[in-house]
Amino acid sequence: MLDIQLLRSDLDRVATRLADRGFVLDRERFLALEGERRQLQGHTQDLQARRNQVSKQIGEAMKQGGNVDALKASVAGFADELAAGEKRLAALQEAIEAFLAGVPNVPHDSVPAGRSADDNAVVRTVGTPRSFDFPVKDHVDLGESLGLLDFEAATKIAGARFSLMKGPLARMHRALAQFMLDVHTIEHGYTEVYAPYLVNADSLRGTGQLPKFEEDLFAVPRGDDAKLYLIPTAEVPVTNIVRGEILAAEALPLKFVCHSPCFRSEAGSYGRDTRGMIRQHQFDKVEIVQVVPPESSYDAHEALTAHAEAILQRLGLPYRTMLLCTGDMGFGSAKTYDLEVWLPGQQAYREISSCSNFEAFQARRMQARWRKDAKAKPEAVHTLNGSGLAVGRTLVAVMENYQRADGGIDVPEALQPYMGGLKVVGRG
RNA sequence: GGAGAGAUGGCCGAGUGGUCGAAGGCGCUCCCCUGCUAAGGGAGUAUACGGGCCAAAACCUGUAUCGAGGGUUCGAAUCCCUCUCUCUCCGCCA
Repeated sequence: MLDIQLLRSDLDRVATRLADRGFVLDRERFLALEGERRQLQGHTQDLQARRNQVSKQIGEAMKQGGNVDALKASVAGFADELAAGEKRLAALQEAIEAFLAGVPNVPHDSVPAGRSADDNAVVRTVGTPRSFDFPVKDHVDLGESLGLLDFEAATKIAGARFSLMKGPLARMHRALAQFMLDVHTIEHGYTEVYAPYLVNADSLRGTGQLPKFEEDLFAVPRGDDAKLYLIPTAEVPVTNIVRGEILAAEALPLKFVCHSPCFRSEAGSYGRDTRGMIRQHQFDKVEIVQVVPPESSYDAHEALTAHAEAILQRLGLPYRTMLLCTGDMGFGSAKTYDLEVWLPGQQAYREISSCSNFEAFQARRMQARWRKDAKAKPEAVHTLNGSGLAVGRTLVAVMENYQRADGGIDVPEALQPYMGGLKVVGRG
């Protein structure tokens, strides 16, 4: 959610910058809502003040034992008008809230304008794609011919867009998550978190998935307002740790890492990536989250991105870092780097991590604040998160990049200690 | 699942219809005194939004907020209803 003060003071500039990301800000509607709210609020508060004053007089008069009928009658004179005003004002404020909730974040000045992924900028390319002296397979052929990946079973059990791994491949999946957690906790200073996989609507509103993207979520029906949602990313439960909190300066920065399954209905992408485990309804991800003072959020963003890149480097996977253009960023992000890993099976770089600085966009929704010192007024913190990394896609990348002529898969050195010293994944 | 008790400011905790945004204590900030492994005195100490003043800050002022929502009333922290959460005991359970 944007700061409403920003819209009041700088509406045209905000509208221009939002237009860069393909969002049309309805300025007339905002001004109309705000204008009416302003007028109505003044009037309603005047009436409330009058009522409060008369009520006080009634209290005093009753203490003296006087007659208060005339005073009561004077309130009755505008009681209806007051009630109507309060009702209309509440409706207006709700409308303004809803309007704000539907406005995406303003891109940072360093973000290039653009319409689609084609306009993203390559920041750096790390590692060189390996050249193979045999025909490369993609991860589906590799996994199925090894008997370790079984999409038919997954489809029978759950449906399309699920996968089932077995034996050393399932173990490598687990090893990857353990490896990532260890690197982030031991070397990068993150605190490991275990969090709920089902969350309430307030948490999803806090991080920005609701109200606009409900169709992408899986929901568990319960009583009307008690509905829970399967998390689309650990970003949701972890970032919401600070929802409604006022943090002391000494408490910042907060750095959390959380391994969790993620559940996405991917409602808007039916035809895409239907082969393999690139785009699934359920996948594991190790998520890193930071909560920092506003002045240091862009430094933190660079550091967090480097932390995610470190995993790819340690695994020896070629990748490139992309700065997303205005048109390709997520709803709440002010700046996003995507990490794209090289997949020999597709002869393409594919997204494996997305590292975003939300500035105060999530924090305002969540009422997550901090005080610079004991006397300072609370202000919104900045929140950031990134995948460090998507475990399923990392597995795909390892399989394809480390495949052998005999159809087996070499285990990257960094992973071997997590697999009991196993060096090659062969037939299970 | 059954029975009971609760939810008040950064924390503890009073308050059962009127002058209560809320006693008292702790903590914190500033000042004074004192002078030294310390203590004493005083003042201040919620958030959001509006207006005074669309250049800010400070200040003044109004409104709202005592778990959430609704109701009764001239007036609700206080009464009524619904919900959520917490705690205790019993049961069940990985």
